Amino acid sequence: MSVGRPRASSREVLAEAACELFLERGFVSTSLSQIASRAGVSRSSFFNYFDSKSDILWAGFDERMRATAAALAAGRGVSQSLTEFADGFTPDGLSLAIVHAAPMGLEEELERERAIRQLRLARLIAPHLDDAVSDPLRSEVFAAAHAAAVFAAVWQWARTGAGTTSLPDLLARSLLTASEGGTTGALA
Amino acid sequence: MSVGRPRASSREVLAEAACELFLERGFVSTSLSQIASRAGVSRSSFFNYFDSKSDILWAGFDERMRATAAALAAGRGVSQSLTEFADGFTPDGLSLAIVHAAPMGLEEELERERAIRQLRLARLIAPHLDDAVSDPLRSEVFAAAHAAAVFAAVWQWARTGAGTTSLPDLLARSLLTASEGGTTGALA
DNA sequence: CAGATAGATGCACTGCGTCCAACAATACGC
DNA sequence: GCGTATTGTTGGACGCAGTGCATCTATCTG
Repeated sequence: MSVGRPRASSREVLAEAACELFLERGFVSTSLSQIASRAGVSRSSFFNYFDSKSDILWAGFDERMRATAAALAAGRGVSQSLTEFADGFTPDGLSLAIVHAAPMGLEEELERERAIRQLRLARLIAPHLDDAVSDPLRSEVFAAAHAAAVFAAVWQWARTGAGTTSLPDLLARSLLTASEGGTTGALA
Repeated sequence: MSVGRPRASSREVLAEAACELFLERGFVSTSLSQIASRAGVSRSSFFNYFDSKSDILWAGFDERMRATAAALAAGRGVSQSLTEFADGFTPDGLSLAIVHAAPMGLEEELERERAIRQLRLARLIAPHLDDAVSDPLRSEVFAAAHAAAVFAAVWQWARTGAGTTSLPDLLARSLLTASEGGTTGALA
């Protein structure tokens, strides 16, 4: 068995307490002390479970993204790695946050944290595109398109009810757009 | 003339003091008090010039982006508005920060703030793309590509020496990639 | 000179995130 | 059983960003 003192709580409990409070008082008006208190631990212990307040929502997502980074580094292709990203995706605190962003006062917060991760994903993708060496500018643009496709799919998937739609299908559709390009004339 | 007490300092003075300190001690280790102190004003007054620490670097950029938002809202086209964005771009604190990001300890900070603005720009662009209504997912991906093109161009422009290269040219090149698409097969 | 206006300053306050020293609960070897 | 290593918990202190406010100061205008 594991040695040492057992954990007094869990990420799930903390996250649930946090989401309740976000719905009641909004994200910004909810302090870490309140979250920890409702979950039955001290504020100090909160940081044994999450690195920051926003990590409550993104912990699961970040774990999947680390896996995707590993897949890319392992030499599996871009579309393959991104498809794997979507495959086991399960509705968690993040999808709940996306759906109830407004009543939770999460609009800004979600935007910020999404932006960071979307750019990070693009940076992960770029080196694994075909023309990465020949034209860095070009690969940067394409990588951004792919990353945006992933996030757009996740958002749509969350909003249309996490169980109804198939995330892999949505992602396949938006990835197609990303790799196919605007030959039909997307510019206004 | 303008009425009321005249300003004791200016954005330029504050920004210069801040950049000095960033080079000396790094971004995170520099406090607002230190910046204000070196510029000869109080910490409280700092907020009369900038809204936050990171705004020191982005104030000029943000102003241009507001202009771009207005151009888009006014019905000028996407490529037109983005070209205008690049046209009068002048090397300021941001380009200095991009070049000396590492010694300034700005890598993370720049990444974060860029990500936010890149996504914001994409959101501004998306509604003005041709297929915005017919296929929102598609326009979101394209908008992200265009926004990435802008930022990639600005970054490259800053790195290659702000005076040497022409930002409009760089932008034109990367925008071409964004609208042309990956018919040559960008996926690995 | 008497407002009116706009900025400067100091101060208190909240809240995040970090650090640390002391304490508590578990597993394991003996 | 008992000590010990390990792991987690807790409280407290700290620095700093950002906000709010009451007060003071410098300028312009009539």
